[in-house]
Amino acid sequence: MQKVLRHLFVTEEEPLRSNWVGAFPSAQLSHWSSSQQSFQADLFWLVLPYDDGAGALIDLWKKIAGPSPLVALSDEPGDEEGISVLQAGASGYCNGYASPEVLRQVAHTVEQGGVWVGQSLVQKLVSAVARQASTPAAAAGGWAKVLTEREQAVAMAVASGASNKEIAGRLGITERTVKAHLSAAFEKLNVRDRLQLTLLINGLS
Amino acid sequence: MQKVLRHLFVTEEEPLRSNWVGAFPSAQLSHWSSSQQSFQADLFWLVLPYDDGAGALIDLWKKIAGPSPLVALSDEPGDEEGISVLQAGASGYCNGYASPEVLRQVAHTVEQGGVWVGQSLVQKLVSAVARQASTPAAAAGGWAKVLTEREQAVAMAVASGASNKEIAGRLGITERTVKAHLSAAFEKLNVRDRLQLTLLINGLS
DNA sequence: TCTCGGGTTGTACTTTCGTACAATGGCGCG
DNA sequence: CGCGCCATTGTACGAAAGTACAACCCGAGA
Repeated sequence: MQKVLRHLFVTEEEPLRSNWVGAFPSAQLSHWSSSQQSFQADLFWLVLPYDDGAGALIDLWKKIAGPSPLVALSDEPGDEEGISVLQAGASGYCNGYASPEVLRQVAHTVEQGGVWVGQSLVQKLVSAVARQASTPAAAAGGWAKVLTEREQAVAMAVASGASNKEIAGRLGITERTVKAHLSAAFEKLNVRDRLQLTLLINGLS
Repeated sequence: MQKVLRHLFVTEEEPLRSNWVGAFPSAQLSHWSSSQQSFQADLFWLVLPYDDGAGALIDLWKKIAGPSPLVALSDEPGDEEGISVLQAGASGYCNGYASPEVLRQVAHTVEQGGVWVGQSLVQKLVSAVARQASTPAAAAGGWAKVLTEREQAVAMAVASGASNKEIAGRLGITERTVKAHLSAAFEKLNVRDRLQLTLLINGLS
């Protein structure tokens, strides 16, 4: 780990550049503007432009970077941009104005072959995948397994947007009974209200 | 970063334990078996059992850990297990026999609020999401176009299961204002309550 | 038989949600 | 400058939702 790594930081924005230099004062680095001919580096930092097309940009630089990892920096990180960037093969995606400490953290992770991703993005990815995996009939979600038949019926009605009164009418029972089944479902599934129940059932939580 | 963090390493498997101690020889740590009464720690390491149910296990420990991050360690890491673990709210997932260096790396990442995920898992997540042709909600959109910026923010928060009070806190406004934005959104989108709003936004209605 | 889980319902209460009526301040625009 | 749109907040009230503490009926088992 004592090996000195060559970093290449690509951007035209001065504030970002100085922020980055603050994080790696001792690193040997090349600049975008300096030597256009030689892009040899062990780690590429690429600041994304405001307009979209981030994926294509990464694609382009991946060819230049070759086997070296590439981290995308964004002024305004967003989940969609992050997904396209990672899909294009970037090894990291984070805020360009991240603290030096975080930047070094990112560098360290990426150097070791890891992928650096922000928390919200990971959550989004995970939930999306989980949803996709469980959507088919299966109800594999498991949520159904712990509920009784009646609780399932009420829960599914709730998840479709029905009110307690509507459910009561639909199932031919009292609104009170609907509440009873719902409370039981909340407890078993560890959610606090019908909205979170809905998210859970639809695999969105 | 000089702050000494309390780690809690939970397992019954000696080889894993010693591997872990090797990674954090100087850390103050508590052991599962030692003081059952106090589970105060800044970082929880949880070794997953062979049988499944990893998600539920994480769920349980999340309650104990509170706001502190939790890292799941697996003898045989797999993408499915990783997904369920992350979905349950773990901040990291890696091989229990990872090198001390990697373990420290993980700790560092997680301590800073990051999420540590292996490369293959990230790739899987990303490709799965990409395959889904983006979110039908975001694409089908339309709903966002008719809402003001503020209304969108509140609507999205609601669609993620937040209560009015939580949204108010999150956006730094009054609960009353949240209600105002929500009422406006209901009217514009022609829905009657937050649950139907949620279904609409998530493309489930 | 007696216990146990599931389904049902009642009364009463707290909390949250949603709306009505209303006001203030900022901002762009003719 | 007035007008409209947006963001913000207040008070108040009715309607849902959710919880607490029950009770009763019924079928499957120990």
